[in-house]
Amino acid sequence: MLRIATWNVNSIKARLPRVLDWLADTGPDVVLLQETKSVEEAFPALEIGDLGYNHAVVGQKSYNGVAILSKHPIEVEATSLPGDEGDEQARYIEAVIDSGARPIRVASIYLPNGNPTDTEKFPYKLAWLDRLREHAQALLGLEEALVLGGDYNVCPTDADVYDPEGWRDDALCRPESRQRFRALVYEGFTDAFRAFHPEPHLYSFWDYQAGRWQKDQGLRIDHLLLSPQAADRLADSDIDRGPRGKEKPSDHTPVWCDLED
DNA sequence: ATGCCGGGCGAAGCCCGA
Repeated sequence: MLRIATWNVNSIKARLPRVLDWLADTGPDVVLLQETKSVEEAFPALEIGDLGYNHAVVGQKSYNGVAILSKHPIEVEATSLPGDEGDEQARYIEAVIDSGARPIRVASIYLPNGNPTDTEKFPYKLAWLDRLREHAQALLGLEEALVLGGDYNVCPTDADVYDPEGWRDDALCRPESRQRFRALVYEGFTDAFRAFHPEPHLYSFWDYQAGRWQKDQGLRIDHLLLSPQAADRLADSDIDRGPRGKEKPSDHTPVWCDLED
């Protein structure tokens, strides 16, 4: 079995004890990290290596940042999302994991938030979603096992947010965002978590403010999208709420899926 | 209506996130 997890850690430096504990306790084979907020030189490679993980990083000072951790060798295939040479934000890394007989392609994705929606941030998000769909379409053409995982900053339906009315005009819930996410999924992906959990109001993010975690008022915005070749191997998937309840947590918690070998 | 909380940066208070 191959376990692949995605986790927006909100700073790898601030979260390092939580991340190391979680890796040691749960031991996923591949981890897709977002919002590392660290340049590559400052990435805690030694501590993570001591737990048996290789790593590949796309870093940026202060903001964004994505990484892939893997117990198996990592062959980096892309360090930015194709389609906009001028986009210098560290939001995408793609690699092939050599996990024995059947390699798997993964990407760690940190999609732009898009708020406030009356600024250039919103069209940037929508364009990024369009670029992701274009690239994903090309990747599907490879007919490989592929997992596009990360913080999509898209809450796909009203069942994925505690207060749909209150969030109606937010960039995470706006119809323009949801339409593009649907178009991406409809290219042929499986939402791994939803394949096992049809029930509403299960979340991967809870705001630090206003006691959202204590009241379980969150959003499901972290997703693992599987190509048909990966979905054929899908054995299980869930949200691991454990890290969100610990000391000094990230505001996101890990989402994982298990693929048969 | 805005801030709530929390991280980065850098050494106070602003920017940013979702």
